[in-house]
Amino acid sequence: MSNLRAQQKQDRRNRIVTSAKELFREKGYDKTTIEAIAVAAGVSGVTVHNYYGTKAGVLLALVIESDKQLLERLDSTLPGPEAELVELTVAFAHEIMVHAMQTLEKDIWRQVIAAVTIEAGTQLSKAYFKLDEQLASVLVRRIEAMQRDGRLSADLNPLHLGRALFQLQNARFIQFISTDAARRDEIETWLRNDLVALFSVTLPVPADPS
Amino acid sequence: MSNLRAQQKQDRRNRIVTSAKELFREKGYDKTTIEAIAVAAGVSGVTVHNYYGTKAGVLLALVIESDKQLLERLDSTLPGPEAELVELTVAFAHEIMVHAMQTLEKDIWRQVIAAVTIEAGTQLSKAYFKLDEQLASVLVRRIEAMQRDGRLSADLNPLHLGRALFQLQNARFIQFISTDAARRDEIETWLRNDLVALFSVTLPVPADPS
DNA sequence: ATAAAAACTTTTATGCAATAAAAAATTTGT
DNA sequence: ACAAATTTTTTATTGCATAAAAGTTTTTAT
Repeated sequence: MSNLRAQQKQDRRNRIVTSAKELFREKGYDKTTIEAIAVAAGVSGVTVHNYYGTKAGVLLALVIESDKQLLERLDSTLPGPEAELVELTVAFAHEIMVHAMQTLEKDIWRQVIAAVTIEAGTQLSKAYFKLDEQLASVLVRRIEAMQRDGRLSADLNPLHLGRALFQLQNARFIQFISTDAARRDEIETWLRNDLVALFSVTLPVPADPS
Repeated sequence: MSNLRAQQKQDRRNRIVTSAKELFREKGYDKTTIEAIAVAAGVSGVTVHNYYGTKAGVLLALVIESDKQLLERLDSTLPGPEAELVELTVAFAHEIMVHAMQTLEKDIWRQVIAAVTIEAGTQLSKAYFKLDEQLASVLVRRIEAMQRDGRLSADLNPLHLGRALFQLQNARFIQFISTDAARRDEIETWLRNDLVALFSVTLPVPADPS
């Protein structure tokens, strides 16, 4: 068999990420040393570095796994086609926050955000942003459906709107995890306020020179 | 004179931040050691830690200084009262990006973003977010003026709208600094797309049961 | 003006992340 | 089964961060 090596490598990766997740949840991010992760996974500390670059890299790998699962079931947990756009977006934000809190504590999510901005350009960071893009496209598809049903103007660009809504949702998500005291329902209210205010603005009709 | 001590302390703070700024711009963030900052400022490395907690803390202090200056002149560099909301917001984003690039390189701005999210709750981090709030209120005041002129619906909440626009602008700013290749005008186009799409949505009229 | 007290800084020491290079072990292909 | 290739481990170094002890300077009270 020609790929014993690749298989062992994958095994080690799995053990590292699994051990890391347990330790992070058990002792927190700062108090778990790479050495401890390595021992729990049965490899050397340097190997952890060779595989994931940094401690935050291990964390990112683990978050990406978890976010893939969210992506698979997100669309089906969102409200049906009768829902209005504000409620849809708030529900979207709700699901993401609930999922995030089921996975890790705010404390650790802050490390995730820091890691993806500092390590911008890394493979893992790119994978994270690609997942964001896929999450955004869940909104885009809903918007397209609403246009087909005549519940949204056919003039607007669904890609642009979906991305804008995702950006806004994401900004509020970051505020959510940035403050231990911030509660989910508060953040949802803020987001609702954002959306209502934005949707109340109407574009000026450009002067028609004909 | 009862506060020689306080004065010396302030002197040391100034020397530390000044030296740090020079070194960061000269050699980059990673390659300037706290020890080097300390030597340049004529104090010990531990003193730098005692004053600012972390290397990122020194960076944050320096960014806050610079952002205060931006805040002072931002309103006057924005387009006049005839400008439309999309253009106003894009101009706002434009000024912030130009100012940011005049102050530090993207590389270092990424460290700033990481620092404010990880060190959420710190004094310096709070000061940073307070400045964000003040920047947002530049938009809020413009919106209020537009309402008075009848150029925006009197129904909408200017605080909510201003904050929403700021959040969106900030999200795009972070994308700007997160990718070395991202150009200002590209980001401005994205933001414009966001705004046009969002402003194209109309709120459904709630069913009136009277 | 001087000595004790208070406030700060520096010195010293330790743990851990990150990185690099050499050494050791294991798989692969013949 | 053996030589070559690949990969991990060992070993060593740098720098951030933190804590405690030691040393210095300013302040306060007499």
